Amino acid sequence: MAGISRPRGTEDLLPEPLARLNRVLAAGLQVARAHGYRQIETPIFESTDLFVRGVGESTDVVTREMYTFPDRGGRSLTLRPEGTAPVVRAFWESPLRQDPLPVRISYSGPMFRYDRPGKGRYREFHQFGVEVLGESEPEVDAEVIGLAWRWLERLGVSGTSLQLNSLGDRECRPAYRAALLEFFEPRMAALPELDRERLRRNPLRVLDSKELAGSGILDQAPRTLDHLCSGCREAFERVQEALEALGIPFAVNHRLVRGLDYYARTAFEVWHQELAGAQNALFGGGRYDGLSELLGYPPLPGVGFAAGLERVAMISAPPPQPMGPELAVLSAPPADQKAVVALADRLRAAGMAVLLDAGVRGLRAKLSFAERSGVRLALILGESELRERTVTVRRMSGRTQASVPLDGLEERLRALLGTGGSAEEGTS
RNA sequence: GUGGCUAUAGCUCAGCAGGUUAGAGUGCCAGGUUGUGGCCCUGGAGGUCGAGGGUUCAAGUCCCUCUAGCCACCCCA
Repeated sequence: MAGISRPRGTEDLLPEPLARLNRVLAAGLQVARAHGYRQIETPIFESTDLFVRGVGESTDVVTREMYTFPDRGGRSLTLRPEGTAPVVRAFWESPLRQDPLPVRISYSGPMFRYDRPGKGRYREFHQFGVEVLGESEPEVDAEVIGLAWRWLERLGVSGTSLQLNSLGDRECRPAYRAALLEFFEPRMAALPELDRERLRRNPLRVLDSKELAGSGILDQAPRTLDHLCSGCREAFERVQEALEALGIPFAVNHRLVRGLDYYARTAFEVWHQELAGAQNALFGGGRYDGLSELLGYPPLPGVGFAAGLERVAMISAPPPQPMGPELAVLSAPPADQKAVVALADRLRAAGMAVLLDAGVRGLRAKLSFAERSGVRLALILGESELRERTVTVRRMSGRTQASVPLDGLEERLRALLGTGGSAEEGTS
């Protein structure tokens, strides 16, 4: 087809997929609220520097995945690739900084990464995440993980596993890094090009190398967990104890390394067995105690996670039923169209979801349309009804109908529809 | 960014070894009931065969480039 097509890696969210996404998001917001988190939203674009400094210059995200552009004032802006750095920035730039710590925040919205698209991977995708700012006690790490887990439970998702690791902090990480380099130094020649590159730029990343996965070499490599300082070791134990208290199963995975630079201590991911190998991460998160300073703000510890809504939606059950209008108002030509329009408006004002089918099209076609739209009741308004100040209310399922006076119509309809017109699900 | 597979109607796909006006199912519209729906019947609209170039008397079909999707890497959500 000719015409302009959508940019690579983007999607039009049509009613069905959007309903799924909204349902997943609504559940997340609900669980977050139950944990005392308040929702915020940050801009979709930010100063490029926020991500370069926050996410880390050597990361894939910054080196090749950012949508960066100059605006008309010559500033370098970037469509946000992730949400944590913006939340920390927003905290410091707002009255939130005066709130009693810790501050608990949830956020959601589109993120952008110039990556090669595939199933479960888009250039524009949607995340839901939470952050706890100003608290270094390890129990909040478990709280954040627990929140994520309860969210999945609420969605009825199964087949997931929680991978947990500790990356050490600025006290013990340098020593570990050195040990890792020392271990690989004599083996450099045997390493694939890619892994040599990793060791140069970001040594920890070599741990989740797929090239080396089967070689056994990683099994001999020093482990982060053996090099933790006492503070990190104690914290990691407390995280695990708290998870046990929550009854959440986890697997300690000493090869789990997060891709962004700002993580310290707790790192975790939730994987799903049915998603494709590299795209099996439903969420990722961890502690980022040094991030605030990287951004040029005072020290502020933090933990959080972010989840990909598309991926979670992919493995969660579809919504019970698509929500359409509950009744249709049909004109039977040659009825007075004004009366039909007014009736639909009157019923909408009474809180009902009303589909209007006016015009000269035949009643047969209109009923067919009403049928396929899934409405439960069709209100037929024609010349005879107008003359008698009534409306014909037809129940679609039973093909039965009755004449109802226009006066007090709302009451009768509510009774027929049963309790409560269904409300809309939350939108993003 | 690398490699492989794919691209025909809104959707799912046929299209035989290159040969005249490109097909099916489904969906859409209308009629079969000038006021009554899901089935059925009849008719209709809808395609620059992803885009551009090339080979050939002739290209949906062969070749090249580009674009997009999927899969495997890389990596993440």
